[in-house]
Parts: sequence; structure tokens; C-alpha cells
Amino acid sequence: MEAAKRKKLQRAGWKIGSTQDFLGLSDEETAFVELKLGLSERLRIRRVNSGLSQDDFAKRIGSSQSRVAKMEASDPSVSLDLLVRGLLATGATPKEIGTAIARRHVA
Amino acid sequence: MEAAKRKKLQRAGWKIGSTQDFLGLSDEETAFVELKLGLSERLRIRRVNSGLSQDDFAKRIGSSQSRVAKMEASDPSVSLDLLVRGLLATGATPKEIGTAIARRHVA
DNA sequence: TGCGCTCATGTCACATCTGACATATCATAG
DNA sequence: CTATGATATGTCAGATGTGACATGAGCGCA
Repeated sequence: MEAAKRKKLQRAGWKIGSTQDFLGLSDEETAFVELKLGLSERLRIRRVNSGLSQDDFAKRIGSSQSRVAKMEASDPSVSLDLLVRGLLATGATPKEIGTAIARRHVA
Repeated sequence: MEAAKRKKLQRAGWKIGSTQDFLGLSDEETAFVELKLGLSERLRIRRVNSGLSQDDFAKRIGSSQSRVAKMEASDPSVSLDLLVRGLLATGATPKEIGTAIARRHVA
């Protein structure tokens, strides 16, 4: 998948404001990626707020530390399904998930 | 996946109000299934409103009629990813998607 | 310096999802 | 009744996602 670059760039220090810009992504692909970003941010927030390490959290949702890291990094290899399941497992409500999807930068 | 039954029961004429009841689903599994239902309903609405057959729509999003039918039926074999991509392809905004997830029974 | 804890990244066998196809059901028109 | 168009259901080979493992980087602490 082409969009694998995003992560790299992001790591390299680029503030992600609108993602698209550099990479030649279609509008739909962009929307999809941003939507995943909203969820992964939300996931990290919830995990950190509950004082868990990635490893603890992984066990709690029946996964592994490395996959949790990838979830939070919104790695191309993680599906929306996994992100949403992860959020639900933390007790996030569908409403909160909907909000995370609808608009980013929400507290 | 266990939850494959849902569809069958639903077909058999059971009004799905809260899904859970019969099948022994955990709260999280239930929430996940309902969340998918919200999206699949939304998808069918958007397709019908734009006057497309499943077949037309399938071509437009690079899939097949049978898969579209499964998407709208919220078949266990379809992922959230596919539903969301499908919605985005119809021009649905992240906001609309978020709303479809947050609360069902929305017009 | 070395140790323990946390998070990131790459890899891979195994599981799940996907498009395509075949076929079935169900209307509605002729 | 019988075509025709739309939708539903089952199957499967190939594509994609997943947990697990190894390993490295960063950090605070003795």
C-alpha cells in the first residue's frame, strides 16, 4: 500500500495538519487515513489516561505490545476494525467513537 | 465467527431492536455489531437515494454485486473498513459516518 | 556502566476478508 | 407462465490483517 509513507514522514517530524499535501492521495484515501488517525489518537489517549502500558493494554484486549504500538501509530497494517474493537474494549461508547471519526483535534 | 447467526435470525423475521438478547454476545461484540448495522443501513440509504442498483454501485466502487449485498446486510464477512470505504466513495462525509456510528435510527 | 521498563519496527505463519462467479429468490411486466 | 431486472446466498483462490516474536532505541535510576 502506497500510503505506508505517511508514517515515515510523520516520524521525521512533520506536523500532520492535512496529511494529503505531499503524497498523491485521492480525496477518499485521504479521508480514510485521517479517519483512522482520529481513532488511533483517541486510543492512545484512553490508554494513557487509564495508566496502562502498551503491554498491559495488549493483554487486556488479547493482542500484543507491538500491535498496540502499530494501532496507535495508525500503521497501514491495522484495520479500522481493530481500532474500533480496541476502543470498545476500553469502554469507549459508540458516541465517543463517532465523535473521534467526525472531527479530529477533539479533546 | 459465532455472530454469524444474527443474520439468519434477522432474516427469519425478528425485528432487531437490541440484537443482543438471544445470542450470547458480550457487550463489546454487541456494540460492534450494532455499529456495523448503523453503517450498512446508511450505505443502503445512500445507494438507493442515488438511484443505483447494487450492480451499478459495485462497479463504481470496484467491487461486485454480491459483496454490496453483503455490505448492506452487514454480513459477518464484511469489515468495517469496507463499509467505511464504501460510504466515503458515495461522498459521505466523515461527519455523516460519525453520526451513523454514534446513534442508530437516524434519518 | 548496566539494568529494567516502555515504546517502535520488521518479519512471518496463520487467520480473516475480498472480488468474482454461480445460483437462487422475488418481484413485475408482457 | 416466463422473461427480465434486482437482490440474496454460498463458495473459493488470492489479497490483506493479525498475534507473536526478535530486536533496537530512549529513559530514569542505582
